[in-house]
Amino acid sequence: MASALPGSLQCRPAVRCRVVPAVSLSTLNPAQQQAVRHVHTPLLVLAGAGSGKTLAITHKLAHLVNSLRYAPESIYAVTFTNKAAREMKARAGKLMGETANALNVSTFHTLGLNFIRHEHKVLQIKSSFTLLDEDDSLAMLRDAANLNQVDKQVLFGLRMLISNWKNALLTPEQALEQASDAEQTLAAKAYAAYQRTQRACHALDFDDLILLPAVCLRNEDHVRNKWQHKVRYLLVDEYQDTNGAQYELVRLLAGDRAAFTVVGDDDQSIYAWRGANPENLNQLKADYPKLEVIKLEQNYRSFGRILKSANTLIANNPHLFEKSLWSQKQFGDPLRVMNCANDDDEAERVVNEIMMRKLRGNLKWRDFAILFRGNHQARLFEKAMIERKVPYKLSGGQSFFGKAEIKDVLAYLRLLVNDEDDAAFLRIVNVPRREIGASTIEKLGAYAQRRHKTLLPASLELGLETELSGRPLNALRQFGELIQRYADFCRKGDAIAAINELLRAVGYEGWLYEQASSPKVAQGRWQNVQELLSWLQRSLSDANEKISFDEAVNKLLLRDMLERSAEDEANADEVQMLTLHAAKGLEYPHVYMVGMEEELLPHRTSIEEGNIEEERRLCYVGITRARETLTFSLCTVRKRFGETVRCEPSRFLSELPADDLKWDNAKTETADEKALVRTDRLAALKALLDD
DNA sequence: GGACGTTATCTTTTT
DNA sequence: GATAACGTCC
Repeated sequence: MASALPGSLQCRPAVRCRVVPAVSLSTLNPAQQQAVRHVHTPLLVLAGAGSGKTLAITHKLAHLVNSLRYAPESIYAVTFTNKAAREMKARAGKLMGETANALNVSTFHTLGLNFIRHEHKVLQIKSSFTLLDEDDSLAMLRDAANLNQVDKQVLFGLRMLISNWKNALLTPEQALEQASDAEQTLAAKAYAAYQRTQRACHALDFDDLILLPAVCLRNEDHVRNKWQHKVRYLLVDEYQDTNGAQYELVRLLAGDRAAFTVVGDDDQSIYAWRGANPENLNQLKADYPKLEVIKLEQNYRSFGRILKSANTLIANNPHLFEKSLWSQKQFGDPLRVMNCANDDDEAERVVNEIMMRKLRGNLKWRDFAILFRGNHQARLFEKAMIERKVPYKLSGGQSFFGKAEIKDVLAYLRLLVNDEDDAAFLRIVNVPRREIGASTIEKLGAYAQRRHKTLLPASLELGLETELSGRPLNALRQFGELIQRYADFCRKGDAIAAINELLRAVGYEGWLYEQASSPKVAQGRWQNVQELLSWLQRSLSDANEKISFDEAVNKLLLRDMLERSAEDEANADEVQMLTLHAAKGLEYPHVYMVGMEEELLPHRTSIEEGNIEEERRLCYVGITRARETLTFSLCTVRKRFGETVRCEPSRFLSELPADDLKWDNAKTETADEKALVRTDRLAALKALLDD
């Protein structure tokens, strides 16, 4: 085993020269073995839920390295989420030991990020470019295209159009050409302005991480040759989630050799809203006539009844490819449906039941998962678990990066790394308050635009005095100098110490206490900040990979942090709480799908837009996460922004085989009745007032 | 011109 | 039940 080698011999050539045992494929079924062995023409693996897809991929990685002698660093495996990438790395590691570390396993976005880092000169972008998150990107768009008085919804719509164009690899000019109505024309012009500003600020959004590499590979022969030489074999997981740009990226990386395997399942396509195009599965056949298609149809995960129910549900959707999943496992108990009085009741009953079942069945907390449609649904469950001291893990946690204090500190970090990051500048120029308000910013902006400068450098210029004077001018100048000074400290010395000192100098902790409703809340927020900094600290002092301050900040912006912290707690015994989207690819013995109501699981906006099929697939994904038992829950009444609203059971419940469902209607008590009466009375009152 | 308090409006899912 | 846009006060 490679791990038995002394440290000095662990370099790759040494490992490869040793006789490495060929990886055994005997644990795989025939279809899986075929998928692993097939390397000479492009391969599409249609892998149903729980069909041992990751097992096949990891064995293929091992097979390529150990049996076919591919250099591990020439193999690229791409996934969509950090979680999936981490899982694949870990499982490859179990199979092939240390060698697995040399494999390139990452998300599409991380791959793109690394590409841009390597090729930043060709792309004419600073190596210290910044990444914009959703909010920054919107703010930059608003700013760049002068959409100040535009409604947020409209802005959002424009941003989506732009994103779609980027995903289709269209330039602003091309977008303008094919714009068919007034909105699209406006959007195309906004796109042009947005892109100019991005360039000027050396800022990239998430779409650019795919777009730039794809365009660069397409246009620059020497870059394409270089990368096609680097990438000897390419594996893509969850292929149904790729968008146009990602498809192109795969095509260009694979090149004429077309040494690739893609794995996908059209029934699990749940990212169409993000531009994913499951048709890409079909497109492959057209682009690669030699494409081989292998189906994995045996499910190793779920009891028979769960699988049967999932199949029945998904049969209501049209299919790109026909497949039939089957299981050898026992049939199992009926799926239960808990009919609850209200949302509080739902949370309490689910948590109580988990506690009971854990005790009775001698199970672990981590055997249970609670799955929901929207992140906000987690709150009540969190509350119930805290009250009962049940350990839990809330993942998919956009929440951490969505927190205002984290975004503030990240904005400081970004500005330290890149003084041209206007989005970051705007976020924190007056946080904490330093008497720089809207009109000052407006004047600064006007000045900067005329001089083709970005905001921070502009605030330090003497010419600014013609626009501003007195207190506002001084405040701006002081702020600019402060950032410059600390950016210097960060590069020259101990970055973490410098940041701590900067936060102290601006009085950030005190600001948190000022803003928060209670000291306890502020304390929590400050702790979040500390957590962020300690991650940065760890990242910088990681002995394995030497990393610059700039790079560490960029990693943070890619949410890379979740990867790490999840790794630490992977073995913790906690009830898992996640969104249906985040749950894809994962499995649990006992699953609770909560909030099985119309307008929630087929989500309201999806009903309105007629996107029921994707919601059904989402439901399918949820059901197929369960190994042994599956419980649904729904409420008669639910609080929706203060008001209590009646709920209807999800249509998907009625699409499941009735014989396999067991309804549990034990309502708790009269609280719900009261709430019902109250809503009805309110509705009556409203009707009266309207007349 | 900026800070502070009040009201209206929502809330999908993720890199 | 949080946040952004709005209006009022200093």
